[in-house]
Amino acid sequence: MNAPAYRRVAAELRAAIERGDYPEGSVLPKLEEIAQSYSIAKQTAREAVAELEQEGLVEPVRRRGTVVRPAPVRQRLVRARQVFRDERGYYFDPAAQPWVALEPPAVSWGPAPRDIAPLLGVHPGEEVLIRDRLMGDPNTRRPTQLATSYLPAHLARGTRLAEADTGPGGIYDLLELQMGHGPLEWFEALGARMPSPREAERLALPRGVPLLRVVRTATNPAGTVLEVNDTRMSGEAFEFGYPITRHPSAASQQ
Amino acid sequence: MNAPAYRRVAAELRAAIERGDYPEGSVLPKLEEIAQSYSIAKQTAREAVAELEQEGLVEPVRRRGTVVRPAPVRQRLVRARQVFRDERGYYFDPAAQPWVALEPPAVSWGPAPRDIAPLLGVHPGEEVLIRDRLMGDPNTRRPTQLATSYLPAHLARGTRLAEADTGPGGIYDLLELQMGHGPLEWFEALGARMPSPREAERLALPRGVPLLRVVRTATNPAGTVLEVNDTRMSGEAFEFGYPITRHPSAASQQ
DNA sequence: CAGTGGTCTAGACCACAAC
DNA sequence: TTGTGGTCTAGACCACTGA
Repeated sequence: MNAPAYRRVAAELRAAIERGDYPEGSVLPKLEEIAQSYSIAKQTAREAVAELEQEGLVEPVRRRGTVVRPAPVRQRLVRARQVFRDERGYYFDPAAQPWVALEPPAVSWGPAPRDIAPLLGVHPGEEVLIRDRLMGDPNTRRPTQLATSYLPAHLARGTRLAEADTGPGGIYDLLELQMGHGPLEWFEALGARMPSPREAERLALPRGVPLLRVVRTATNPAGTVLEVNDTRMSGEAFEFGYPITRHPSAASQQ
Repeated sequence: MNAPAYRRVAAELRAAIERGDYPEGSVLPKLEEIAQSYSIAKQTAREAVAELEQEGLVEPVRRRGTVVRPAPVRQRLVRARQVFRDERGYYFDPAAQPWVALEPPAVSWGPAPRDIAPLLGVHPGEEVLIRDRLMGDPNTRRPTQLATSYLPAHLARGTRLAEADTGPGGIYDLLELQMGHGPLEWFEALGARMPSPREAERLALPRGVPLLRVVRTATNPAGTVLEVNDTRMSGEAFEFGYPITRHPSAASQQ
């Protein structure tokens, strides 16, 4: 039951923050002061602060101190679980989102990631087409989402799917209208995981912020998976919201 | 551009794991060996390993070594976005889940958490009823979900809502059938965040595993929020899946 | 019960950004 | 410019657990 010193100190700091002793935006005592007041080494104080950092509670800023992070305000995304269409092609969010590609799509051939391969129906490490896009706010240029599409090589090799510009309608229109693989069907899975350092860097995520992740598979009518889209975004900036309707079994009991 | 030593070592170890040099379940070289082979201090080697631990890639086990964690296999939950009903009351997952309460519900009065209070329509820190349940597998007794309900004090004080046993149908039937607040309406928001140490301990989460979170609000017909339910589960053990249907605007283009 | 990771220290120097 | 967090070391001892 004897917690290590850095954990006890972390617990005290956490309690102080939650009590309001250190409001959002304020700074904790500096590491040396923490070390002195708890009679521990500076390194140990830093481990305590790192604990809070991992929880997303504080963010150390050089030359300034350990800043208490504001309570996250999450932008609510709507997944109507329907696919819509306009002149630009399919989209999956009924509230048309204003994000744009911050960079031209990075198109490359590479090994299928371990978690994507089984969905795509290929062996892990097998070469696939990778279309990587960084989406963000058109005004602030701040990145919001990392969207990566994976397509089997035998399907995409030598086609316009492997070009940077897939034209209006994107890969789904290519697959459906020009390659005869439609009508497409889609399935989405929503989950969370920690970012890799590269993902954290590209999305400018501080430590202690997980990814929210939507993995969408596009299938032809025979059930063959044609594409897997892996979209990652800050778990602190976004959430998915939806109303609940009543099934007939749950008719009002009034 | 000069990354610190622990990051460079972490990157090399990560690459080695992804290359397959250390398969799932195998152990990395021990800290002293890592330290020697990269000519760094043991503490620095440990920081490198901690980096991988935060990503959920490895889990240090005493006396054994740093074990490479298996790729997560996520149990897919279905949220039909409909509420169903059987003789036991309302439930929100059409695939009736086999989880049971591992402990009697912990019912207490306490301050409304900062992120719950605005949803509940009370001031942060204002006293509310807190009903805390730990759900888990009935056979293995392993915890799977942490479900906490918050109810405004003025609503719950002195009622059966504040008792451990709310009877068949639970609080929703009490609110609807006996207290006349129905018919209830619900809204869910799905998100992710890092666990607190207490949450991590109760769900037996290793570091580097975020929470998947469903926050459900129950509202009366006037729009007053009667209850907020905050359900947290391992982001590594669960995901939410759903098929996509076509909106009329997206009629098949074949 | 021994060997692994876990914790802790004192001290040094680095590097970045706010002042 | 300089003060803050960031990194790193050498060494010591602890504590848990699986061989």
